[in-house]
Amino acid sequence: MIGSHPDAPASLRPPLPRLLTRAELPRDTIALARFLLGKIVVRRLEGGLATGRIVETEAYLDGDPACHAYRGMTPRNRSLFLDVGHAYVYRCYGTCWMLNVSSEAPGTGAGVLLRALEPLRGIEHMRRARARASVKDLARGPGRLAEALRIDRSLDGIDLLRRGDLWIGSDGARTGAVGESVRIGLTKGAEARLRYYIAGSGFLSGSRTLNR
DNA sequence: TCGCGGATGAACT
DNA sequence: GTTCATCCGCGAG
Repeated sequence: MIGSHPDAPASLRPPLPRLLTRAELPRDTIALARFLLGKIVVRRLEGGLATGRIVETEAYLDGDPACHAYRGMTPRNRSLFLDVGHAYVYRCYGTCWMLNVSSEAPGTGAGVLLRALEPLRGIEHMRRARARASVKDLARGPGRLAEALRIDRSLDGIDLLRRGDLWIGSDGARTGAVGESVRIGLTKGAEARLRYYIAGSGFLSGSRTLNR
């Protein structure tokens, strides 16, 4: 855990991650799901920045019955059809928001669900929304991740490759071994092994058996 | 540690 | 009216 106090002098704070460029993102959805592991989500909140390392993703492919774009474009899912690197945010089960990164070329509906973060910076800001959660549980699961970072519909469609209220960067950290499993919680397309995670991370959702 | 059920709201059929 | 990529708390083992 690398968090630091919000009032610390700037020189003592970890540097901001480098912004990713659109050119370096794979347009292939599976490749993007793997590429995003180890990258850093940066959220600008009142009070300061909150950041976390992506440790778990799921791929939702073109032509995949589990993908929201499967039946074509609708008002809800149109962000999935944007060029790679835009946010698709939707509400699930009435209570949770989900953050996805659009993948593929413009006009193709596919994306990567961000399922878990290792909190890095601004943990106290994330705790404002999730006061009862331990650091380990702050962003362990897609609904928790969105709650900790206060992500909602207002961020749907934004470009994640610009320094704004929500963006994705890299600190150059290398990702170790990547595990894969079936995706979690699905009723359609449940057999496909399209979930990816940083092996051994202590911040993963899912059961033990899925994470080995 | 696991599995269960309720809460909850919007999109879609 | 049905579906849903979740979370939380509870109770059993």
